[in-house]
Amino acid sequence: MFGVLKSSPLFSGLDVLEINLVINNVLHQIRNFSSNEVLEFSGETVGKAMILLEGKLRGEMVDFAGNSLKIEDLEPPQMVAAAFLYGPQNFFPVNLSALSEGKILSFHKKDFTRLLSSDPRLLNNYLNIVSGKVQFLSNKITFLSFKTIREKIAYYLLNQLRSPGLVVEIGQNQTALASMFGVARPSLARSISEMENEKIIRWERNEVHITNILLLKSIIGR
Amino acid sequence: MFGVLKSSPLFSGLDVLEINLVINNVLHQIRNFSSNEVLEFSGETVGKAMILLEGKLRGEMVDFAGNSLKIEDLEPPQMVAAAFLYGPQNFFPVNLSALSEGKILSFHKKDFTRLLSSDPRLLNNYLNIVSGKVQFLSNKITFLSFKTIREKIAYYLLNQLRSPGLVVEIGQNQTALASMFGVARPSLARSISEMENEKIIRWERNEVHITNILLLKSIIGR
DNA sequence: GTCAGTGTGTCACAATTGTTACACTTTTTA
DNA sequence: TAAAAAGTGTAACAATTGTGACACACTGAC
Repeated sequence: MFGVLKSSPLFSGLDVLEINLVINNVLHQIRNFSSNEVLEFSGETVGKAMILLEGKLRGEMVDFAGNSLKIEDLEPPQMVAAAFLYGPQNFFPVNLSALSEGKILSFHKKDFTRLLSSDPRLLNNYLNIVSGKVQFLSNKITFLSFKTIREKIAYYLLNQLRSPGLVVEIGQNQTALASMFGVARPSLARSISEMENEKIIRWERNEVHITNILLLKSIIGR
Repeated sequence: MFGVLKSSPLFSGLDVLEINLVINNVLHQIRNFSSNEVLEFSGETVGKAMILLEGKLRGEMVDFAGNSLKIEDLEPPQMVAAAFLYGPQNFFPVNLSALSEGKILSFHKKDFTRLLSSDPRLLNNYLNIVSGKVQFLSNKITFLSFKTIREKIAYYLLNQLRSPGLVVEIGQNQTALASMFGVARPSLARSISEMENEKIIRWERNEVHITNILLLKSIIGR
């Protein structure tokens, strides 16, 4: 039943037996949902810790005019809105709907808190999840704080750079990179080709060779 | 000794007696620091939970060229790097230095985890702290995802708007707003005056009157 | 009341990026 | 292998924002 949880971030380090023991020790619910069902609306209070067991969910951020801004898909065995169960703004940041039928395991907040207290491994795992989100968002904001495309390229390359050598593997195409940078694709291509002309980098298919790392670093320096 | 902790987010809800009891029950250290001392370098592992008891600290984010990007000051009784004790990237995101002399209370990570397990209120408080950071950063990213100044103004005003009436109190001057938006002050002023010409808003000293909320909402809709 | 300091409105021009379009190459598919 | 699709380079032009400068209104100190 809970076999899938063995590979979940929350129950990492526990074997199936322990997971069953732990879960059956606290109140929990299993909710079935069907395809296209809307599970939660943005703004509703998050009162339960929820773990997706089966199926696919989609979170859509909506603006004031009801348009969808950002989309994030969720697959088992991830937690739903893990960082919105506690904190001063504990309500869903997105509309949550089902892309397929599936199942969710949930604990009421009180029971979940008890659960965390009861096993240091679970506590540690959950803290890792939430702290990891802070760290991810923190990196993202650092990235977004660079204004020009050149700066973003420079920061990205220097971050990807591993100690030996001056080559960065690019695992994405320019279209994906551009959307990750939040800029238009041709604008990215233009900046790249400018930096190539200035002999700072050499951009090949899947590799970028850094030919002048000092210049590259100086792009970020202010 | 630990009186200041009564008003700290972590020990909120506990009285001085309980705080003393709880702290003396686990291993802890008190570190004195002097003015201008550098306490931690960006990139070092965060191995201890640290709470500032006295004095003032400054966190400075540094880039690849060694320039300071962002500055954040810390005052008692806040936690230091609260969301960087756990998680996959548990190292300091900033250089931490002292603006004055002072004291820090710290617990080794293991002891701190035990501390959290031992009292549901502490656990709840810490989860509130870290989750609150996710929520704060999440809002910030939503905000940064709006590209034009018009969009930022619209989002800001609609967010500040409280149900009755169409007036938003602006507690800051345009210079502060502009830096919060990450744009140049004259650019902000220009966008404001454009929106005034289009009769969407009327910007007065400390108040903004929304004269056409539908148009304002449609600015965000994409 | 005068004065300095702060906050705001506005302008011309520069810099940067977005948009749209098209050509060309590389990869994938049939 | 041929055709289709995806990825990339590039161009002209539009849109948006930044920069630096200046004028003027408002506020509080003296």
